[in-house]
Amino acid sequence: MHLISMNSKKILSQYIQNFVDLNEDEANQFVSCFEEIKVKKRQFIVQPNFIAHHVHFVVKGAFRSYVVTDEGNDHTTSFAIENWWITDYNSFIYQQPATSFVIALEDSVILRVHYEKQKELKQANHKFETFFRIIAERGLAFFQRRITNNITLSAERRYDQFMSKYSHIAQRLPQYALASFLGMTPEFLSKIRNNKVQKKS
Amino acid sequence: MHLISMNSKKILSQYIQNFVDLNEDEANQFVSCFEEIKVKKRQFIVQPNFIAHHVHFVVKGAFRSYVVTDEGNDHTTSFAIENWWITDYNSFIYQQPATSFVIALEDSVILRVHYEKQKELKQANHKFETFFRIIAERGLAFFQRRITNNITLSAERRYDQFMSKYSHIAQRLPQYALASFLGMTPEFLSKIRNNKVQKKS
DNA sequence: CGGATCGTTGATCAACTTCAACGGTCGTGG
DNA sequence: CCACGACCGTTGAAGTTGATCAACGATCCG
Repeated sequence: MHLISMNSKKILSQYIQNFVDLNEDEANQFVSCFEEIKVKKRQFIVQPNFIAHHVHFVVKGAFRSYVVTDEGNDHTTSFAIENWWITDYNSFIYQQPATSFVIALEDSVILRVHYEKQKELKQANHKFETFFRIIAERGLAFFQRRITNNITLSAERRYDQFMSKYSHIAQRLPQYALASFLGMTPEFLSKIRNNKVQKKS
Repeated sequence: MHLISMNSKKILSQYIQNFVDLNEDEANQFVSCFEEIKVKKRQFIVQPNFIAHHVHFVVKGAFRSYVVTDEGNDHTTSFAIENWWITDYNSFIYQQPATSFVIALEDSVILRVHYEKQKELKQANHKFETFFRIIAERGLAFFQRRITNNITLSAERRYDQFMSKYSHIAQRLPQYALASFLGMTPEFLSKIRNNKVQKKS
């Protein structure tokens, strides 16, 4: 079976070795539980009312996770680019229907692991369990920072903060996606940017 | 050594058994790594610029975690009551200086585990690792929901949502704490509540 | 070439904040 | 045990921030 290209295999192996120390057999076992999927721009990998059966590791490309309210407004909850994980965690962890979309912003390549496979991995080897624990903890810390920023800062300062940390990501995003991540309308984001240009000159 | 009262021991044991199946020795080993602390109302258990060395499990009482901006506004990031965990995760996980306060809202009793002790526990037994992984994952899902709510809902609907899920917590909170959790001023929260009373009659 | 999608701009409007003043309550020291 | 001050919630008026709506131009892709 060749579910995974050599390149993807290498990338995921290297990634996990940042967190736990695996021998070759272990690394192979870990990677073999993943499937490689090519995803076209605008294609969904998670949709509301369907259970998120997988966690997705981005080998190449970019994704956006968002929810749509009753009024039809969409709101970005997170992004993922190379070496990030993405899914609807609430759906995946509890295996309940998702409430959010996850959509590809570019043609992408992902490695995904099924809920049951991940469960097996966690049970099979203490190190794998450790790895997923670390990923979850880091996600937790990341979201706590995100909440803090969102509550404490004005729209303009949220934008500044994002650009100072993630301008490399911002370059790859359509502006409406960034706006909805930062919790403002595309129009207002446009005005903020315009203001900055004016101030500089 | 009697670091922990029988009551606290029983509560923590029962709690962890919800997630993993421990025999008596394991449960004892787990619990023995915790210290019981009595905390007075208004006392801090985490402070900015100090590293959060512990994760705290609330046996009895209530806590609030918040940050203070340069302008002096304070913003609540989370609460914890009985059977919840609280700390500055960003500080604890990376063992870096904290940016938030965690303060007791009532006279409370907590069980805390030191970073190094927790690390030992995780290494000692696969089940303990699993337990902490589950806690982290649930925290992650919780924060993702919280972000979604905060971005998508108006102030009044955030209040409604909170009350429908956590009115038992709201009863134990000062109103300014709830307001800053929901991302609005105490004055505005007061007006929302007043509006509702008027509508009912 | 033509339509859909995306970002921009300006005018108007709503949501929420800020500021200031007041009354109630709680805890602390005398 | 009372009195005082600090803290908390409330109310109203005025001010800001950011949303909404509508129209236009640019670009991308088929």
